Amino acid sequence: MPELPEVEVSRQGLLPYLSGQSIVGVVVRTPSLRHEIPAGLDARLTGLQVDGIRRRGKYLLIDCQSGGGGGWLLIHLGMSGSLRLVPPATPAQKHDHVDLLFAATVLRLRDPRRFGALLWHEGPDVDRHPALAHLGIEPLSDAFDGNWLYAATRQRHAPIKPLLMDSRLVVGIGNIYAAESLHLARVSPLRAGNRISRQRCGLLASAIRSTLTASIAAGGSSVRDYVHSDGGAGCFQLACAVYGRAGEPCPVCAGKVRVIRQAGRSTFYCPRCQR
DNA sequence: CGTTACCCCTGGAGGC
DNA sequence: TGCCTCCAGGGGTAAC
Repeated sequence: MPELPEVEVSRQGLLPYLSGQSIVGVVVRTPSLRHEIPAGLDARLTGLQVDGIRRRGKYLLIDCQSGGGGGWLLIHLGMSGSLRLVPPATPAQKHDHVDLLFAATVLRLRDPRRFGALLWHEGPDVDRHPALAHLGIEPLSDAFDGNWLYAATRQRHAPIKPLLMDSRLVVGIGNIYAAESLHLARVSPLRAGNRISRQRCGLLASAIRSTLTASIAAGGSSVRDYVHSDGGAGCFQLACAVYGRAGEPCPVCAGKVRVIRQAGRSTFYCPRCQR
């Protein structure tokens, strides 16, 4: 479920509750997520303080420098992960795999499909962690614009849609926002990367930026003590133009929205106005 | 090297 | 009601 906006909304929602708080314990009920959760987390994290929370792509990075022997907790929500803040001693339900215990609250990771991950990086330089080292540009950074996208796609023959979802190129754009951004920019998901003009790369880059930004704004307003990544934010609040709307009329041109398969994923688009 | 296929896992929807 | 198939917001790896 979570793409960049959902992770960013989670970050913003958690920050005021966890910043400056000390970890008093860790409970791992299910170590077998995408990557095995490292053993001995409880001993390693207890006593550390949360100094801040960053985001890199779809990874949430919890800064636990203070307290000696510090590092970073990396959380990825996969397809079905979500984070909640619950009162201490709240009984765990099915698929509640990890609790990070604080004095006044519990950060609880739930992930039915277990495609998510919880990793620990010793030391300050989290960007050198193997999971982050090869990630591409942040789509909300100043450096991400039409010129960047144009240069980055010149040698790429693959269709633009799977390229947008390639985190080694650009991070955070998942299946929903790839489809919605391409529709907003009126670029066909089938068009080869190197066959998009500089001007249309500009349109696409700003479409990506505005789609993500609008989704963050829509999700951010609803976050309090419940941080949800399971459809609360993003498309389900803003209503998608094409995603999940096969057969329905395109809101721009009234053409019929089509669904095709690209690199194993569903792609929704309007063949009439997306070229 | 770039690109695609397959796989990890559970649950919900829909057909029979 | 149950059983079956297909599908799902991600990404790591293997193979072409």
